Amino acid sequence: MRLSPQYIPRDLDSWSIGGQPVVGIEDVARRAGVSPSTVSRALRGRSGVSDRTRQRITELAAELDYSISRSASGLATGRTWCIGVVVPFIWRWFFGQIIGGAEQVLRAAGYDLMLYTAGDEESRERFFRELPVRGRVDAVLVLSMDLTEQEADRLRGLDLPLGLVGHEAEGFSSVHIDDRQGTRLAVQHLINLGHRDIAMIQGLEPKPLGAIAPVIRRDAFLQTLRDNDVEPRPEWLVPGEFSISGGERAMDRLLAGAHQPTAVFAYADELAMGALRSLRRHGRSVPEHMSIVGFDDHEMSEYVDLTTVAQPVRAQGATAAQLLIDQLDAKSRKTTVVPVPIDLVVRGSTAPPRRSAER
Amino acid sequence: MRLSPQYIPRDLDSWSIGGQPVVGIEDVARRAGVSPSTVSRALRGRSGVSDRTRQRITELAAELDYSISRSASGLATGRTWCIGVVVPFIWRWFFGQIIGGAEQVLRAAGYDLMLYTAGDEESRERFFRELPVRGRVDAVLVLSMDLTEQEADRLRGLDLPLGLVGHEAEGFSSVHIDDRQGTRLAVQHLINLGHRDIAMIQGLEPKPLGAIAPVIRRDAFLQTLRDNDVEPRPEWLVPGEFSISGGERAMDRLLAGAHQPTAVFAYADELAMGALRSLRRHGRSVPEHMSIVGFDDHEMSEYVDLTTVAQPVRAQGATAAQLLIDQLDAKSRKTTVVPVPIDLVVRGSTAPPRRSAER
DNA sequence: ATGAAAGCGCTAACAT
DNA sequence: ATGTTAGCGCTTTCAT
Repeated sequence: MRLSPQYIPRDLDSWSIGGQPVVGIEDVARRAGVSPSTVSRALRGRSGVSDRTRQRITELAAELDYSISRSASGLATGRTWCIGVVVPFIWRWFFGQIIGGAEQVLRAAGYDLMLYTAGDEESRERFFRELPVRGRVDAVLVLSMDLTEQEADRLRGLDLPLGLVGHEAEGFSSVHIDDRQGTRLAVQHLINLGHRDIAMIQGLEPKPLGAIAPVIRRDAFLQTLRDNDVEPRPEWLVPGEFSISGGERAMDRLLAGAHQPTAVFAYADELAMGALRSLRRHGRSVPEHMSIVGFDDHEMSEYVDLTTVAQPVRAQGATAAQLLIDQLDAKSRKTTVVPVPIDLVVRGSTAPPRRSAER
Repeated sequence: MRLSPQYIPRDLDSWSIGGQPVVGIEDVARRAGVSPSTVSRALRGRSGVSDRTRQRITELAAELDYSISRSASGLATGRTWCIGVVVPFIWRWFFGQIIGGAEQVLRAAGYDLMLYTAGDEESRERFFRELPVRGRVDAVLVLSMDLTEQEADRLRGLDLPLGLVGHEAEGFSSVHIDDRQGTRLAVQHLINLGHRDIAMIQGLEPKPLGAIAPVIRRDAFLQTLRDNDVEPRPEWLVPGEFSISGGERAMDRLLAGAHQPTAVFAYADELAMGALRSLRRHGRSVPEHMSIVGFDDHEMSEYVDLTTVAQPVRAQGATAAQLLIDQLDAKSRKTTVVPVPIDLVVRGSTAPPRRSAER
């Protein structure tokens, strides 16, 4: 028999960490003069409880400040009401937005959000090896992680509903833009302006490559150039670590080269902003000396007057979360794929080259 | 007796959501020829298991892809190895950084992170009413929420270690800057440049006010003006919703007034950036027509050449997380307060007013 | 060093 | 409509 709260001696200096809830379902039941099952039924909105009883129990629970033990409930039902959300970084605008969109939808559906970041090689490898989500969540939502097939497989092994933003994968409900088309939009825009010497600041490519955004955009970049009879220069493909300063370093490198491009396509707006910073530091003006196109339409992009490929961000997080919830509700293995529209937003960072490039 | 995995019929169309793990501790025990207790001891690093046995069990567990059920373990021990992290928004740079800092430390200590956002009035009220963290987490970390006394009290009622970034509160281990000093630094800088007509774009102030950042900075702003014999104008205190466009609207409002300030102190860099955007749209140049000072030293602030009060952000999240972990380890109720240094970074957005203000 | 047994708090199938 | 009972999977005394 459990003691009632006032008889539990509290150590004033130390926590009873690991202790059980002070008031349990049995306490509520006893006070209400019913059995624990009735309390459970009443509180979970199950049928088979008279309105009067339910009412009384609800009030009593509130009065005693009772809340169910998630561990016990989870153990008994197998449901955790938690969704694992995996992102590479959380401190980038793009991911903050996308998590925010997902969070809102999950919360509204009664789920809590367990956040996992797996950005660098090490934490990523560790996440997929240990799968800390195991036994903790009812479903997993992967946000713009550019999963390798191997990683996707580990997740499939969880036998849980899976969601993905950024590309498609067998067994995942997903939401994604057409990266190829987005890239074409950007690069063709530069070519139409008269540029032929075009560089790209790339996104990071995970080890075992798949048909994922950084690869697709790079390929589409090269393909678009070739489609326009422009032979790409390998040294004009520079890798950019996903941050403003990463973009800055990438542009520094381009500017240090013997030949310089007249335009640059950046994998993401934050990289483009870094590029702008580098250009300014080097005294090159945009778009006079160099045109820049980004990707995402970051909230600062309008301010810095950056031409970019716009995609909805929050909405993608929200939609992906919703797909997952739908699957959970329907207990269905059937996945859904939602395509997302994109849009070239032309601003002041792109213009025709000063004179046509000599080669 | 549980069936072994291969005998569990899998429905190919629907999830067995709510099912229990496919391989449990008992399976491992049976295969290892020991009892569940020994497996438990072996896997949790408890003493009383021979090295050979422990070794064998560890390998077997890996082979069977066994992972403990967190619900069951949590129920038995009362420990969830989860920390609840509460932030107002996650899509703002500042919060992304601070969560990132906390996440890294928590993860390293073996904790998972449960993310709760409570930005707008409604979700905030709901969070503190329902306290969804109850029974889910071992501790709660509140990041820059500017808690009211009432809210802090709800949290204290959880009887769990509590952490706080941004201000101090009884019962919380905290990490915070000196907002008063930061504000003085910024405003005095403007005054020293010769400004006397200074406006402030404020932060949001929660309903039942406490000694929290938005209030402290506003008061310090007014006090600094008065200390310099400048009488503040009420209409030059404009509220800013915490976003770039919030800052933009605030500046729009200032520019629409009959009298206009020669300098503006913004509660945060993102508000300042919005102000810059508004100024540019109105054809006013910075710092010629108007000086701007922000707060935080956002990663874009250098690029937009914004004078600002710099504070470490990631580090504050990390430190707060560490304080919490220390408390958890020591099972101690003793809280710690860590002051954080700040620094005025003077850039190009501030200069003397064009001519001294006439009054 | 290891095993047996008794829970942890809640839920659900089966009574009544 | 409500109560009884038997677990959920793990941990932890207490034996041995």
